[in-house]
Amino acid sequence: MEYNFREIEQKWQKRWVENKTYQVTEDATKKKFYVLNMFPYPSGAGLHVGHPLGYIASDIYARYKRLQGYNVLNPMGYDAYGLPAEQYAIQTGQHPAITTEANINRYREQLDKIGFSFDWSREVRTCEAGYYHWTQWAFQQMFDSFYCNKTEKACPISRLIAHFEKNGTDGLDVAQSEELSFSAAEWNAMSEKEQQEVLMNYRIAYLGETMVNWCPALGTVLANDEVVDGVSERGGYPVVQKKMRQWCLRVSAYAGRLLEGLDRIDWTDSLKETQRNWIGRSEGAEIRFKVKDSDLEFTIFTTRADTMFGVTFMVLAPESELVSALTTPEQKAEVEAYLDRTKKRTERERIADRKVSGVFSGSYAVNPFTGESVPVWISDYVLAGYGTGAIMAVPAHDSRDYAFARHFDLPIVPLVEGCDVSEESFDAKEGIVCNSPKSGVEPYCDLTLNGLTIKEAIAATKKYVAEHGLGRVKVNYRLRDAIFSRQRYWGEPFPVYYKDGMPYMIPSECLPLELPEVDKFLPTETGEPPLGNATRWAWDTVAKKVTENSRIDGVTVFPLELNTMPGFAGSSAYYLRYMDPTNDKALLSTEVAGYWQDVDLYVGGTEHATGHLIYSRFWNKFLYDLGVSLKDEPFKKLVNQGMIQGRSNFVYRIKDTNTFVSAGLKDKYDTTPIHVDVNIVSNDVLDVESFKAWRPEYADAEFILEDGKYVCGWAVEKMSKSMFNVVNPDMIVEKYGADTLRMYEMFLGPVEQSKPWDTNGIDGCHRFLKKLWGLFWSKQGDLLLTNEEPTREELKSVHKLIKKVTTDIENFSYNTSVSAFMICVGELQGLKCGKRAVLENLVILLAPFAPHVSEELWELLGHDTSVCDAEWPQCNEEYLKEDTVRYTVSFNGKARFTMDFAADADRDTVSKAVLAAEASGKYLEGKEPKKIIVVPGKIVNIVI
RNA sequence: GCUCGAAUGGUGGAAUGGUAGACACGAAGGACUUAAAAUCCUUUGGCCAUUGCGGCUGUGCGGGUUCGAGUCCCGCUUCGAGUACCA
Repeated sequence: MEYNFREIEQKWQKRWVENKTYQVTEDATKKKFYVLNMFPYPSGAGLHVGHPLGYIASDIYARYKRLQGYNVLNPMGYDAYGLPAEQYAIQTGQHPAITTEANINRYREQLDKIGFSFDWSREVRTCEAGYYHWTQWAFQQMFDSFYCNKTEKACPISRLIAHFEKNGTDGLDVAQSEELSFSAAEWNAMSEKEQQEVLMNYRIAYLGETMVNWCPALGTVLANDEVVDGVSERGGYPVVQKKMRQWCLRVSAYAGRLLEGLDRIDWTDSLKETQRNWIGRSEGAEIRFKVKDSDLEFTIFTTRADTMFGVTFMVLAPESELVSALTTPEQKAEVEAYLDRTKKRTERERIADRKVSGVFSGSYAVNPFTGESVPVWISDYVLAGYGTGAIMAVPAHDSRDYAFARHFDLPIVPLVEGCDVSEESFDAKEGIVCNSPKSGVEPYCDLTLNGLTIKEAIAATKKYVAEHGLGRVKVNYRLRDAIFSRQRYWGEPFPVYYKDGMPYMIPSECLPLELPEVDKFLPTETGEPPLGNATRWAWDTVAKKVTENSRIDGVTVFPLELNTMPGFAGSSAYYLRYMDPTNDKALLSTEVAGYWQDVDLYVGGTEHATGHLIYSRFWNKFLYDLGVSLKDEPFKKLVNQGMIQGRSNFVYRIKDTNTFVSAGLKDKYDTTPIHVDVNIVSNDVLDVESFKAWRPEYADAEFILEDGKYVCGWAVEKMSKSMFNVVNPDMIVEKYGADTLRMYEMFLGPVEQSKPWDTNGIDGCHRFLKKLWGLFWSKQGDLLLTNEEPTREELKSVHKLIKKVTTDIENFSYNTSVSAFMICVGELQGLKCGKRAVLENLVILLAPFAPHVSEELWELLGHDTSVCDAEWPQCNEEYLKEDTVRYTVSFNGKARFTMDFAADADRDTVSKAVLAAEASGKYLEGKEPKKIIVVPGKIVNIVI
């Protein structure tokens, strides 16, 4: 009986659909388990063999948990908004919705062939109105909320208004863009517009005038995580800094909670570390400096308060508002010329050419600790967006200040005993403080740091600053607010209209606000985003619906927002929507949220560490504050699957000829390596005829062979079309079957590790499945199954497997599980074991890995239910007992060496053997043992 | 620069501090076959021995702890990932 995987896989895939095998409902009698994959963006290229890796790994876990009796939620959907579909639309006029739909269908077809246990009845697509309804809703909630630092949660904006009406800004401790100060009377006297403007300063979703990463080629702004090395992540176009009015999310308000939450989740240390760096908490102090001969003062942030005595100049960021205030008339021309120069530079140029540059403002600041006046400079090495946009420069102990001081010949005052600052600064936070204050100089304040360690000095200075009203202790975060506007068509429209220049939310009962049709997907001629091309894009506040732009009157009909939301908007809460995907009353119902709670296992790539995984944690925390999400952290455990790289093959053409030389002989000639399609190469041997047919120019190619074969070279590269190394999962399924593909993807190596795809090894997994199939059949094609009692050897083999596979799945060590299956089947083959009691266990264990063949075998074993409803077998240690027992011999409880004894050896035998061993004198160093204790539990302890 | 991770045969990779290289691929030899495919058997880290047992060496480099180190500690080298004027 042959292993006909095509027939088997089709049969079971059909049956799973018919029987709705993988549909789940909220079943209160069962414990829940939520497995989640990062949902894909359906690109036009379709899936390659690397994409399903994580899906297979999570599918195995989902199926395993189900066999253990859990009610498993394992959904799938599509992150359907995105730039490629829009770019394609611009080029071809094809509506992105059509492209996206076609790509989704292709993805689905490919995914279905691999045999996942997804509950497709819960599919979500971020571009569907029923879905983005709740993206828009969440945005409106953020608009109507502020963040209270005291209670550490989001609160309704109405509470803030009530506070202003009663107390003004008095006693306010909230997250804000800038610190405002007004009385209740002042607030109450403001016009509606003025009040709205003030509230913008506090809203969690707010319209802010911010420096943004503007990408002219894409015609849109980008978030920090979408800019890599000063160019756009997608397309690699240059990015410049530009001030624009944009929607922002006050992610920074949650910085502390985002940081602290990391300690409570089971993610890899490296990923948590990446997020910690991105959040970038730093403890320091804000210290006020007065401007000499002026009433002005300004605040700087420093983590090195101990270096106050070594400040020799101050530096302002060019974008800082202080620049114009502190520039003296004499310096004005020079400063303006400098600002002009820096503005023109793109982010990329600033990174590429890190030359020291700057200009003197003409003003001096007074050091509150020494009374000295130090010059105030302006330089682009200070960033406007971090801290206060101004620093105190301590060239002796900061390398950037050092470079600046050297370049402009400013003084350098060392503050650590014995440090040498003649060549470079001493940045380390260690050593003993000196020169604070300088000896022989009349002290200006009563603080002395000399003799303290740096750490002590930092603490002492902070205390002093706080007590003397010179500033305050402050924690700063590197994490910035997320810019939430994109000048694109293919994204969620904002449910916002503009009245008198201020944004207002359309009533939540009118959601979703659907994306309008446009005839062009490019920005308008006046430079407005693509939605500016829509003719029906105005809001009628009376009829409460979208209407023609021509009806805008500014009284009851208003223009709608032209920006759309960024990619991360739709992907930030999709895991919640899977719980209750068709609910049109709420994002999800409280009952459903109460059942599924949070994601138990999340599988996806590390590339989302500082994007999606920060944003969705933020988004979830906000929804948690609202009581919608019931868990503060959305993803309990996260596993990062590695990337599958391509394994490219090369042929070597002798220069200026059409002759190709085999890899082993190429060094004898002057050759050019050329990528060759990996699909016409097998075990690095080129199929010469297919190669000739591949490209017209190779039709009459000639070959220099070795041993009658043309051997190709190879290299590991990114899997991409241009390298001709893309392997399509459909082809593998066609040739070997989905079960072989699944087994092999897992066998390739640890899930977390990146590794190259190499189709060469797949035969091993395919052979294994054939062998397994062969266990059930005689040579004549008869079913071999018997109900005989299994032997001890057979039981041992399968119980070893139970133990191994169970622990391996728990540890995501699937590659060693596959090995264990191979060993077990090999052993059973040797034993010619066709016993039901043994094979049933084997089939259940295999079901998560190779579900189709397991179903078929389960049926052969005489079951009329799905193997998915079976019960995960328990390992019985009794069967695993070895013939020998290893004893650990220890002296005074300290383990020393091990000895093997027959399993039935008695204590006397063991004691004698141990004594004999020590008699060699090696271990006891001459001392006599007082007694030897042989205890069950395999420890022999010798007390001296 | 900082942070994190990795380094084991021709290849992918196994090894709670206890026989390094499981399992698989590839390779070599053999069986079956007119032949091929498929299947099965043997060998396969290196060096030496192979008329026998076997012997030596070996997990990037240098030290250390330990009866015992691929594994733990210290110092390097190389590679990968993240981040980068974050005061």
